[in-house]
Amino acid sequence: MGKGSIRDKISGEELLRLLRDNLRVDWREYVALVAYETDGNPFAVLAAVVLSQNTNDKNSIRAYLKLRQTIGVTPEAILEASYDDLVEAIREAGLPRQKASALKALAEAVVRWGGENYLLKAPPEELREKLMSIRGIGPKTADVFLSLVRKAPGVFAVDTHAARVARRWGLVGEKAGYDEISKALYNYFGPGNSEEAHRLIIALGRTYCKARRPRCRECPLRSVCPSAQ
DNA sequence: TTCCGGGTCC
DNA sequence: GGACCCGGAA
Repeated sequence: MGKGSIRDKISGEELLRLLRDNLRVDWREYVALVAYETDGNPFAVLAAVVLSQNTNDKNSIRAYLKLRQTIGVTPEAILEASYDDLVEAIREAGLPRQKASALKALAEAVVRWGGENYLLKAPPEELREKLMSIRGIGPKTADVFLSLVRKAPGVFAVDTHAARVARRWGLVGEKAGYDEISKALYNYFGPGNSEEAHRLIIALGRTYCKARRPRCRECPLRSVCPSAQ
């Protein structure tokens, strides 16, 4: 099965260019960016990323907008709302009880940390650790925030697309865990490229490198990908 | 009616 | 490896 790595065919920089030239990223489709652009406050972005967990963007954007309209997306508003109202507001995102609890815990933590300013000022590594200590926030959610809002160096958020694509590119083995995949992608694309590369990989994963029945024959990377058929 | 997409915790 | 969940497509 040793299929080799895409690294042997093309540099990360060249691959980035190839992706950029062949895929269109619709930024409005990403709930984190919707939150970033419409509200801009760091808590709202984090809340939006929580809503997007295990949920397609259509559902998470709808849930975000409803939350925004019925309760509000600030730590104070989330803490003030009843659990049941919160669940109702975010229902369309799926896993609403789990996410309502996560939002409550996040709001509580942000208040304990002295407010949203901490999210903007804390050293990224310390913040990552603290975010991940909140039940309902894992590495992906923390890393999306750190790279999108904090532009933290050394971060590459790994969602289901990034993990699958990294495996198919031969950058990591089949059993690689989150941190290993994240490091491999970061090192390959290089500093400063995580955000763009991540968006493009998501677009690639949706359009060509799909979980089932990948469309290798039409894929713009077919000549360099070790998994192309 | 079943299937799909999509992270975190246990 | 199972539990948690929805809307929409097949």
